[in-house]
Amino acid sequence: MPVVPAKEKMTKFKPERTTSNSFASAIIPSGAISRMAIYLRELQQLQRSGIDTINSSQLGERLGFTDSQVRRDLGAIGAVGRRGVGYSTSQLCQTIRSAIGTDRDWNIALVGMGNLGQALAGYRGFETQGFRLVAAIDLDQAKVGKKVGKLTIKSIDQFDSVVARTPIQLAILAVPAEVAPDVAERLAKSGVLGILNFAPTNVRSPKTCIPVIDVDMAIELQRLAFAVVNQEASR
Amino acid sequence: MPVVPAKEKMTKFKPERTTSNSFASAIIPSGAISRMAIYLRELQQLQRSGIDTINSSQLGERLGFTDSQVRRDLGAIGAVGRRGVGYSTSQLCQTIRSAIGTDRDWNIALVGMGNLGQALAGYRGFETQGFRLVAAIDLDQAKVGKKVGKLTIKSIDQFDSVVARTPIQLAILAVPAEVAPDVAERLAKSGVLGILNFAPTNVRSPKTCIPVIDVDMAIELQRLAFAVVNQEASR
DNA sequence: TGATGTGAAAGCGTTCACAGCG
DNA sequence: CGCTGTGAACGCTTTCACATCA
Repeated sequence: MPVVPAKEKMTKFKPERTTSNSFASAIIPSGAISRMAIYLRELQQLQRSGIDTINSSQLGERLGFTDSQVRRDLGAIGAVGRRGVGYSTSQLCQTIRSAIGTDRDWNIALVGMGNLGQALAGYRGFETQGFRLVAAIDLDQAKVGKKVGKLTIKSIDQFDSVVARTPIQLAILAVPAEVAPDVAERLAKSGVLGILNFAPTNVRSPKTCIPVIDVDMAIELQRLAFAVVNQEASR
Repeated sequence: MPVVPAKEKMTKFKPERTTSNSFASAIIPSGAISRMAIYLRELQQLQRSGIDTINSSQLGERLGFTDSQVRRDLGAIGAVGRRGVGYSTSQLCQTIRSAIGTDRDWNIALVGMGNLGQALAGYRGFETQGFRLVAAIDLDQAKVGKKVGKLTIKSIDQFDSVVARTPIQLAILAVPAEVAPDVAERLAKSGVLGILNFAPTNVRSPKTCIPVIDVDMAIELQRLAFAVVNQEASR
């Protein structure tokens, strides 16, 4: 039997984007989100260099993506370019920010002030993307009260009162793996909406049903080792 | 760009691979590699708890994967389970390690001893996966000669002589974004086979054609922000 | 009996190729 | 003319469903 293309216009949801602040409940490929952040990083560099227009192949070439993929990604968030010209870098930055939700500020608590926590506290590059470190927490009473940058380390027991004063949407979890799931649950209970988890363990559970993004250095090294053994290109 | 169909294969796989245990060469889905590392982490925890057998649904449930996916992944690296029973945790650890290449040791140079570099130097969890920090490098002459743990910080100019003494396969790049591409190129020239890049910039170039895995905290936070706004579950 | 292992189907994301438009 | 925007093809990944076997 021949396949008859009973072609029907299968309309996918279009992002419905008029200006930079409209509501876009589009289905954005999850892999595209990471790329959005990469585009944004590159566009900001371009802006600093005074370049205010770029086309899909140039942008793709700089990052190792195809022009086609760049256009798809940008199209998915409703970015519009000028045919024959390209995209406006500043406009594109705006559109991407509003698509991934970083056109507003996010308050962050840093939980766990060991080596990694302290390094993260000193990390520039959060603020420039609209992330503000507003609290530093540790489980160890010995560390409570000490200063890290402008922040005074608080106990986890003080967390609720901290949240009462300053709303905190996100938490960076940098505590030992043994206690990470418990702490994560506690944070979720206190109203934290998402966790960036540096502990090398799974902190998801029915009790902690908020989004979690994991960053595990050992896992990344393992991916690298595999890529090396297999002579893979990456990204 | 799409005019000339000079079809070139972009960033894709190199299928042919032989595990050191069996003779079965398998094509491992790239996404599966990250999961392998996650399986491994969980299996090691299970082993420590004295559990020596696990089936695909139990393992999947702990990590948020379907049983079906677990079996496919494990099948791809030639792991064998016992029908009606499950997989041997210790055997599975072995098989995964040999599949991703961490059944042998990897020597690592840590390049950039700022906040993050120093935190990484103190990070436990590399060694347990067969990664050995054997050199600490910084660009700042003021830091050269200082000790970080058991390592003495060396200048980047001494890198070649360090490699001559101790072969170094991987580098962790934790230098400022401005200098990262140059340093990456230099490392590749010195024979480093792969780079774990913490600098928030693209270090890939025709001159640096070794595998690179990027870890950008700001990007991960942006992914998290997106997940929160879209009420997504993660992983 | 209870799990594995795996064809086949379904689902997604990427790339192709070109119409459309400034 | 050059580049965007996008159906359609393609190919990879996941899920389904069940034969298979200790």
